Amino acid sequence: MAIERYNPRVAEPKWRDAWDAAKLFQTDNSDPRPKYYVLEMFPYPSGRIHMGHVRNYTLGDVLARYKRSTGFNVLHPFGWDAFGLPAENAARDKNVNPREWTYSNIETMKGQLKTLGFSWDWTREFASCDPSYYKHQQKLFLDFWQHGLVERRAAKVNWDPVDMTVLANEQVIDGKGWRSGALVEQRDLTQWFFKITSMSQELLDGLDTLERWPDKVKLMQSNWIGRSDGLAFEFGLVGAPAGFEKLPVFTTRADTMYGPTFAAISPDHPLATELAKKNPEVVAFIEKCHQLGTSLAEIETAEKMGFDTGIKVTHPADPTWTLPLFIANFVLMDYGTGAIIGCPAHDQRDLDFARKYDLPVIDVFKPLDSDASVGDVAFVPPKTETVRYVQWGGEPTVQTCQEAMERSLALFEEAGWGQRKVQYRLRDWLISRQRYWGCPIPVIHCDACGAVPVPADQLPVELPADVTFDRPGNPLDHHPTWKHTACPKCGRQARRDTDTMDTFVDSSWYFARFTDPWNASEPTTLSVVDGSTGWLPVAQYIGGIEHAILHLLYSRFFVRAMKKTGHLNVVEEPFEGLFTQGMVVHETYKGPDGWVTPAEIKISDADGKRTASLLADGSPVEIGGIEKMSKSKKNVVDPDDIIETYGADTARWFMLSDSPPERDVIWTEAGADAAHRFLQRIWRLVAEAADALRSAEGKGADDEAIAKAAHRALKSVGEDIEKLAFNKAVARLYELVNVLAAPLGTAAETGKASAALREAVDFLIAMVAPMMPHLAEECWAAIGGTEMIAARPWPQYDPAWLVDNDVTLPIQVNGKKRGDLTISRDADQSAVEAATLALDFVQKALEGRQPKKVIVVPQRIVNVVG
RNA sequence: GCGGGCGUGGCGGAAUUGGUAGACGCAAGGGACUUAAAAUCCCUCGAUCUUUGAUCGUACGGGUUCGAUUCCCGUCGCCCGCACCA
Repeated sequence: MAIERYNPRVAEPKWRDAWDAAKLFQTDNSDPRPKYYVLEMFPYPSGRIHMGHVRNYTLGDVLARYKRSTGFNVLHPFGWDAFGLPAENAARDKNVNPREWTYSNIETMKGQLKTLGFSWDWTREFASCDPSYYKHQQKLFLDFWQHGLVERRAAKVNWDPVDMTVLANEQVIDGKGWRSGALVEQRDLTQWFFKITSMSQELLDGLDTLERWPDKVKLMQSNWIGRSDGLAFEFGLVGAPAGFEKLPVFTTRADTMYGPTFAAISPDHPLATELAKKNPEVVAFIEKCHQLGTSLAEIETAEKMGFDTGIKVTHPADPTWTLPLFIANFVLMDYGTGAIIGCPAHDQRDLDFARKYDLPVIDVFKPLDSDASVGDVAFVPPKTETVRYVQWGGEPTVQTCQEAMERSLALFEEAGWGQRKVQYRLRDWLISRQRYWGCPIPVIHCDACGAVPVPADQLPVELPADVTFDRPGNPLDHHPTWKHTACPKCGRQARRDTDTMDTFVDSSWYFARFTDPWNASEPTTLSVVDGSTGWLPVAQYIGGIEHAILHLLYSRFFVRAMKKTGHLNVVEEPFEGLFTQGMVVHETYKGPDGWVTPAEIKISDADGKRTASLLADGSPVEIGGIEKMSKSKKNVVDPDDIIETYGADTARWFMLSDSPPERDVIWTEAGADAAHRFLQRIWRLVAEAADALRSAEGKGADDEAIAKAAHRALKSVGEDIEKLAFNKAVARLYELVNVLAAPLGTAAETGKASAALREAVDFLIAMVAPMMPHLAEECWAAIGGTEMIAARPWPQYDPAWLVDNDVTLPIQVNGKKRGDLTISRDADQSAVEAATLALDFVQKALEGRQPKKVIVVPQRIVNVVG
């Protein structure tokens, strides 16, 4: 009997329609079963999906389908991170409306994604640019403001001269804008901030509760928050301008307080600014500092520069001890107090500075085994190292730096010279953007009343539709009428805030909105958002490592802020489990005229030598490195092409095979072929034996080998999926199919299938279902299934099949494997030992010696030492 | 510079966390079926040697252990994050 090849183009749409018609993936908030919220990071609607999306959503979909089959009420929603600069760039370059451009992209991408068979609840879909979404975001902003979590203040901000907007510190990479790559300038502007620093410690402490987050991400966040413990004290000032009596300083090395030889302030320090008013030399020096770039290379090569102010500072422990005060280029204004205590012997920067300006160097402590003084390399041992303190308010003392710091802190606190202080690297989150395509900041500026919140009943403050992009700057500001309005307080003419929010705000709470996107009056519905009847935290969040800091930290802040403002009940952390998947990478190809796409070439492989040539004219192509898919390198494959050629299931299967999901996966044509071959193989084996399988009993022990293989595969595949170890689950499925291939062939020939075989095929289809859902439905229907496999429960394995009556133990002699011993599982230690020693290869390996010792690890191994 | 991670066949990767190294897949080679091809099926596939077997082998060098890819110390190489953070 000839069986037709499986045709995904026919089968896949058929099953998707069936799922839709049955509303299988629509989630009911009131369903009493245990809840499981699986979420993939929502995408920016850039125009078309790429293979990275396919991988991300496949991982999430396998989990969602699996969890659904194991009895959970699964929430698996989808939406769009739809505000952002590309829409404005498209508007400017192609003369389209950003809104239309965005929604049209969404339509296109939605169409593409639908063909992949992801089990999303589309009824909950929204885009962050929907007024029905950002209305609530504006409400959150106002509530945060009311609760002291928002602040408007003048600040030195990062200005991107190309994108014509300010950037958050996190969006400045090596001194350049993260999108434009333009050199960022410093400007003084009045801007809106979320006071994320008010939660530094909570955000740090919360990391310890995130057991299912990668350590790497937690570490990155911890470093980013950057807590340091130290001493806060004040220098007295001698000869400083009026109003500057004291100079507050922070140091993490309280133990070096007896070794400073200078003090320094930042060029941006208020005292420096004050001095500049009277002294043109100071002005010149500060200007020189500002001219120095902030790029990586520039910082590394930057000379230490100082300007001696002539002012003296007095040491807190001894007012007669004075030090010179410098303005120094390496002191940052936005960390600590913008002033430092310079202890050259134990800080390389201070030492470089001291050597340049001929300042004294005082050794505070020395190594135990040397009396040498510091030369050009500062002595900075680990804090746990024991050293000899020679410059130490008293007798020389041998102790660790840690101990010395503790003693010093205690001394300074007791004497009233300073206090312990905790300092964080984290800065407040600047959210104002001078852009059009973002959520408007719902504030009205009135000359009489100041910044006034837009009343709740006037939300949303909607973006105007009629905007132009023919000149640089903010279209909202240019708009002829939009910003003019009445002050809600006094009714006089006032102006709307023309800034929009950083788009990271949009993605900081969308996961909460998905729990009830229909609530028109409130951002969240408290009965379903979290707590015993609600969804949050997200049980498994899946996305790229590139969001390790920004998006995830902001979301963690938002959850805390939403709880404070009554928009959440109990939840502390948004994402209970986090999984960061790797990229999809591909070989690159370089032809005579530059990079060429994989579709344009042909690869031949003879005896392991791979060569490539252009399809068009056969000219040779150089096979380059494996890199992240990018348009510039042309090493992209289009998901549409893959689906057209192989179908969605093959693409999904490939994404799960071979590479562990947290690592990069290399997309290859051969791999895609192999995935497709396996899909066809399953179909052929099942379809050819379908008649036999249909008439077989559903459960049975009539073929031990098959039953064992099936139950074992079922157990390990379930466990692997729970661990998101999809590559291992895939390997187990290959193994199972290898076992079933021959019996299925026989069944097809004889028309008879054992009950065990039928059960094994049931298991196989159930296990394949989360990964290749369309194929699973087709197979299930072929062997007589009536309800859809997507609606059926995950089968139960029988533990009885997991144990063998006999075990085969590897036998080692002196640590080297010499053979195997098959023995009853219940055999006790002495029986195993006796049987081992009786083996001829053991005797031979012992060469007549008496065994000194026999180590029997039950069910594992035997090692004879002789 | 600081912090973190990784290193296993030609390739992607397994190895029950101290117990048979190389599962599974790819690539390659050989064979069967076929007029032929495709598809499918079967076999081989870490290295070396004196090849019914043995020795070596998880970046390199040591160590702990009956036993180490796994733990410890050192070296080399690669990757990631942060970076004048006091």
